Amino acid sequence: MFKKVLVVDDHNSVNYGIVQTLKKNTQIPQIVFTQNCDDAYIKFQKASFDGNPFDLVISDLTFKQGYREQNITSGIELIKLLREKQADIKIIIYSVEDRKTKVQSFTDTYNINGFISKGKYGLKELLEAIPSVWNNILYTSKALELSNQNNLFEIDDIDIFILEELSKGTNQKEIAQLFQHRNTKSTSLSYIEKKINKLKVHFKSKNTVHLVATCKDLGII
Amino acid sequence: MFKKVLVVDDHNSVNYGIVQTLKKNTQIPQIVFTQNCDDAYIKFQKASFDGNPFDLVISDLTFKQGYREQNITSGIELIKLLREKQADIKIIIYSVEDRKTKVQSFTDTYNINGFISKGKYGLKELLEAIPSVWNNILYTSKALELSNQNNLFEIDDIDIFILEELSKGTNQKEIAQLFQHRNTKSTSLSYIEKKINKLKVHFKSKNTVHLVATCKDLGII
DNA sequence: GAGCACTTTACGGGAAACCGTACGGATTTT
DNA sequence: AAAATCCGTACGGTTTCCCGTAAAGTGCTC
Repeated sequence: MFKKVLVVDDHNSVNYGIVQTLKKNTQIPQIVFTQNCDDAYIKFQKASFDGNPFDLVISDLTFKQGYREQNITSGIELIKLLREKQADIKIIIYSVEDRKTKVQSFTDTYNINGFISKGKYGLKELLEAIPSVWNNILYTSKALELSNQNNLFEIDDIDIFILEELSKGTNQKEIAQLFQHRNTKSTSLSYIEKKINKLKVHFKSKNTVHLVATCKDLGII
Repeated sequence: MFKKVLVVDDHNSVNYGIVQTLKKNTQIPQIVFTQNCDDAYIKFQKASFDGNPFDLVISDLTFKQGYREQNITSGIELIKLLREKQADIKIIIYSVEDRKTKVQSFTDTYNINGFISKGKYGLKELLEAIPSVWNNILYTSKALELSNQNNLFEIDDIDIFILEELSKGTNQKEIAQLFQHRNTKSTSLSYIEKKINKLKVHFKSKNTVHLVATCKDLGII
């Protein structure tokens, strides 16, 4: 079984959740985690240099820019680098991404060994993924199997902005006004409503409170 | 200045925030953090044993029960132990507690060196507290100075339950019904409304979304 | 430029949240 | 014992949210 795993996710509660799940449910003796790609790469390099390399990496795809400028800003860049340096390392992506085609393209292009969609069953699936990946069997989230092909939903900057404003207590009317002052293309209340509604459908939220709580858990805001 | 600090908080984003703030804004060379009191005590003991003890501890007061049973379940117990073992260690409490009398009693009884109320300016105040504590001057949050004596507000189990239900998307009417099925004393919709309203006043929230987001940030849920 | 698909805006009705007030019962104060 | 306070409940009015429908605007094809 795996001996040394590196967990990379900038959202700490996610990171924590993964590490605790691994500690509790697997025998992997060395679990290292970090919040940014640069540090992940440094830890990876050092481990190789010391003759005790990682044999598994679990990483998110998107990372919010933190206090310091980072050289490696996305999970994809990190994964590319790791593959170059150590071709046989196993890589599991743990991300909110759930568009079948995108995931397909990732796993094909970068030779990913597992792809898990963050969410309610993410940690449960992670535990299923580990032995599968160990046995060289590609693991992909059940959530992906279910999602239909033409689910082209993508969370854009406007969605993030709206979610952040909501979490600050701004109401829909006020958000619309914010957009008007900023000369955004679409500024109507209806538009905001629709955007929020799409997010609620996507995250299977009952209402706005639930939506914002979910997005906080997922590390989107 | 301090050479070695231990940060203890079970909520990871809080933990992360403190560590990053210290790294960025202070010269403290060794920053260690942990999510539970038992581990904190082990780390503390080991550091003493190795002849490289901590000279500052920053800790929360309340810890949620995690996967494993913990021997030390509250910050107060931890602090008592630390004081016994190493009388001169500096201790800063970083908590949501903001009742003047409670804080007074803590600082007096356990010889606390700093008390910071979590919230908007918590990290800013932490940076002010460090040099103050280093110079043996008790630091207490500005927030505490302002809060009136008769602020007897305490977050109880019912508050936590309501907040957790809200974050799961349960609406006020449904929460009232949950209470009715559970034979709780107070089960009316009005009661739920009033509870939520008190929480909103206390956390200075504009609406329920804001309240839940704030409580998630503070690690209450 | 007619037809079509998609996006944005407008509107209206019902549900939930929000907010003030009020009333009865229990407890505390005087 | 009367008065004051606190607590749970009830209720009504306003605002915001929620959701469906429809109209106007935009871009594309033929």
